[in-house]
Amino acid sequence: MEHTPIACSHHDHNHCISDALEAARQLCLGRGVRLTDLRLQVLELIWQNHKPLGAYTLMEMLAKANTRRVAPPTVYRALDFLLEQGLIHRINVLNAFIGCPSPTTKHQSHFLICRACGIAIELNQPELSQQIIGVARDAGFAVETQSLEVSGLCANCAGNTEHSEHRHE
Amino acid sequence: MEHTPIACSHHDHNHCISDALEAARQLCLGRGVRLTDLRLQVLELIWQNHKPLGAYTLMEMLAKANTRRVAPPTVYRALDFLLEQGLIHRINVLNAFIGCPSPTTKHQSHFLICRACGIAIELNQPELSQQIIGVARDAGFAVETQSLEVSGLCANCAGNTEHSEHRHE
DNA sequence: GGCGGCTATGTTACTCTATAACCTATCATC
DNA sequence: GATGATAGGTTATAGAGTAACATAGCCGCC
Repeated sequence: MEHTPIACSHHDHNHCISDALEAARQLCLGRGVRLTDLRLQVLELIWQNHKPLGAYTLMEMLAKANTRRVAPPTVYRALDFLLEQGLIHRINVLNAFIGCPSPTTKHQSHFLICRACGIAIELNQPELSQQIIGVARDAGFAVETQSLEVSGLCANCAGNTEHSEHRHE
Repeated sequence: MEHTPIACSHHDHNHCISDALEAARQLCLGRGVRLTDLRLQVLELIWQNHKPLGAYTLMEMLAKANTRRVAPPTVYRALDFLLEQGLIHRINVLNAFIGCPSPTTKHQSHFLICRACGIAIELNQPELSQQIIGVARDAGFAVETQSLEVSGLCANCAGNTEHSEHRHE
């Protein structure tokens, strides 16, 4: 267990999940939107995994967790809600979703994605956002959303380069 | 016409297509890889459009162009080849493909994508690439590929803001 | 309290995107 | 012209996402 990815290392995961869920509850309360059972459960599953999760994987997990068996539209609606509220991000390159650790502050979607262990590390780099906006403005382009998805090897997996490389030739 | 997006402004489109195709031929020749009829035709269709093009749209265009009717795997294999050679880029947020104007120089995939007219403008900002690599390194992350997809309004469409906004509200 | 409207979820069916697996044709070289 | 390698054809299916319509729960209000 010593090769746990950064974002997952040295933290009480249960605590981090319950924090995220509590923050979500407060945020929805404050905004007057309804964090229903289903939406909360989807958010919880996403946080439990701590890795980008596809909509269909999520469906299976829901089916296992309860006896509740949900169809695609149900999951996608929950995901849409969570996206709108900024509680999760979508990773386009993976067609997957991951929890946002700071849903209250408006920010862009910038991720480091490890091809070996699958973890997605969210960056918090306002200067980078600004630089991108600046580059766009030079081209006369008005930015609305940014999606930066950097693929490679995380610190842990890069540490085991030989093995990783062999596993993923 | 002064608000024409960079990538499309003031250029002889036929010339720009034939240039791209000729460059592709040379590049493949130099690398000893085969730019077959099919691959060339796919690349040509992509360049003719000058906007990100989905694989299935491409299939229809192929069916119309010739009597040749191809199945999905055929198109995807051609696209995979073109991607490997750096002749096209994939726009994840659109599930679509677009020609690369500078396939010979290794570079990352950075795009401005207009939600109104659908154009995708490729950025050429090595400093931005470097900054991203730096940020990643600070997190112990070894970058392999970058995908930056910025959505918003291009100069042209932003110029018609009132109309665009109404159309897309 | 029951009516009416609103929001959330359930259900069915379908579209779009992508790949697996296997088979055939073409090319390249000896 | 046999042989191996690469490219393309074919069938079927997996994976991702949405349209359209039905139902259920919630809220306010007269």
